[in-house]
Amino acid sequence: MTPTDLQAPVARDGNASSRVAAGIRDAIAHGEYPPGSRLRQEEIAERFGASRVPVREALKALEAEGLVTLVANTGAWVSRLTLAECEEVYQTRERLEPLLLRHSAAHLEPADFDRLEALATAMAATDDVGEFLRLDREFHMLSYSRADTLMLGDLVERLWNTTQPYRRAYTMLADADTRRIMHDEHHLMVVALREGDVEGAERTIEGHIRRTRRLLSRHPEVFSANG
Amino acid sequence: MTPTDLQAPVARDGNASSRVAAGIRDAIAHGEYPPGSRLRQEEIAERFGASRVPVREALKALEAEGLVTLVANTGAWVSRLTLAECEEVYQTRERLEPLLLRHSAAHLEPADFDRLEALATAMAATDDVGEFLRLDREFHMLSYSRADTLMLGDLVERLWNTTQPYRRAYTMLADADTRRIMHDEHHLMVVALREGDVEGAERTIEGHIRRTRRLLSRHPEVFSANG
DNA sequence: TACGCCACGATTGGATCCAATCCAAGCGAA
DNA sequence: TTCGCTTGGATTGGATCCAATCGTGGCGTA
Repeated sequence: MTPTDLQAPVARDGNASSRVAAGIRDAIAHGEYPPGSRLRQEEIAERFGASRVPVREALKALEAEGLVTLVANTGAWVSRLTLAECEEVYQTRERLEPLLLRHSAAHLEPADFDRLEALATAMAATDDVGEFLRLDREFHMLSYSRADTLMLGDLVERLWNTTQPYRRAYTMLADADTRRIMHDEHHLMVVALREGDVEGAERTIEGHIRRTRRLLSRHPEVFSANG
Repeated sequence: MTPTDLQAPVARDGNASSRVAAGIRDAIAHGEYPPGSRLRQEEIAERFGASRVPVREALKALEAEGLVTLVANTGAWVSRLTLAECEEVYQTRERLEPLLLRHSAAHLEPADFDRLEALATAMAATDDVGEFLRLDREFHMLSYSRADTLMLGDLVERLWNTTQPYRRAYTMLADADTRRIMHDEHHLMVVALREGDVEGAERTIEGHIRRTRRLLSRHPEVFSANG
C-alpha cells in the first residue's frame, strides 16, 4: 500500500454522473417525472447530453437514496409511496429533525433569524401552493443549515425529497385553522431559536411534523391509484 | 406513455453490480478493507469476475450509503469516521432504533423471543470479540426483523454498517461492569418484548445505544491516526 | 541543496458496441 | 373466442476501447 492509499481527500464534484443524478433529482422534485413514471436510460442520457453509462451510475445512486426503484433487466421507476410508507417517512422525520435542529440551533446567526422570520411571514401571506412549498422548504432547510453533520443533514434532505411529490397534494387539503396553526408553529420556532431555547424549538418542530403526519393520514385518497 | 410505464413491479436482485456492492459491503464489514483504504476499480472487478462498469455502479451506490467516499478523477476510499462523526451515527441510532423496534415488536413470535434469549445468554458467555460482535448484531437485527418498513430498516442497517469497522475496537474497551450492564440490558429487552411492553423495550434500546455512545466518547484514541 | 517545472505511467471517466433479457403483438390450436 | 406459444422489437446489462485527469518521479535551475 503506497502512502497515497490512506487518508481520503475532501469530496469534490462536477462529475457528469453526479450532474445527471442532480438533474433527475430536480426533475422529480418539480413534478416532471411523477411517482410511478418510468425512467428510460436513453431518454435521460440524451436529455443531459451524456451516454448511458453515467446515467446508470446516477440511477444506482438514486436507488440507494430511495428516490428511484430499479428492477433487474426491466427498468427504473420513480419511487411511489403508499400512505403507510409516507407516514413512515414522517415518523422518521419526527425523530431526526429535532436532533438535526439541535445541531444547527447553536450556530444560527442573527441574520438567519431575520430571514426565518421573513419566510414565516411570507408563507402566511401567499395563496400560491408552489410558492408556499418553496418557502416552507427554504425555511426548514435554513433552520438546519448551520448543522455540521456527516450524514444527518443529507439524510433529512433525502426524506424531504422522497415525499416532495406528494406534498403539493396534501398541502391543499389543510383547512384555514390547520394552516393558521402551522404558521403559528413556524413563528414559535423562530422565537424559540432566537431566544436560544433549543428544547422548545425541538418540541415545536416535532409537533409540527407530527401534525402534518396526522393530517395526511386522514387523506388516504392522495395515495390511491395514479398519484 | 404506454400502460406498462406506470406501476413499478416488485424489486428483484441477482444483478452483477448488486453482487459486487454486496461483496464490497461484506469485505468492509469483515475488516478486509479497513477505513481509509483505497478501492481500485480494476482490483475489485477482477476479484468479483466482472468488468469495471458494474464496479463503478456499485461504488456509486455505496457512496450514497455512506460506506465509501468517492473523489472525482481520483478514486474511492472506505469512509473513515472521526469520533464526532461516530457519535453522530450513534445519536441518530438512538432516535431511530426505538421507532424501528416499535414497528417490529408487535409482530415478534414466541420462537423469536427464545432465540433472542439464547443470543443474549451466548453473548454473556463468550470471551471472543468476533463472536460477540456477530451475536450482538444478530440479536439486534432479529429484534427488528418483523418490522414491515420501507426504508427505516435499511437505514438502521446502514448506520450499523458505517460504524462496524470501529465496533471491534471499542468493544474491547468496556470494563467488566460495563459489560455486565450491557448484558443486563439485553435480557431486559427480551423480557419487555416477551411481555408486550413496547414502551419499556424502546427505552431499553435507547439507553443501550446511549450508553455505548458515552463509552466511545471517552475513548477518542480509537479514531486517531490510522484506525 | 531545495524548489519548481515537465513528462510519463497509472487510474478514473465516458462512449460505443455486443449480448442477454423482457415485453408485446401476432399466430395457431382447442 | 380464448388461451398458449413463438417471434421480433425494444431496453437493459456488461465488456472493451479511448479520452481525460491525476500523482509521481526525474530533471533542470536558482
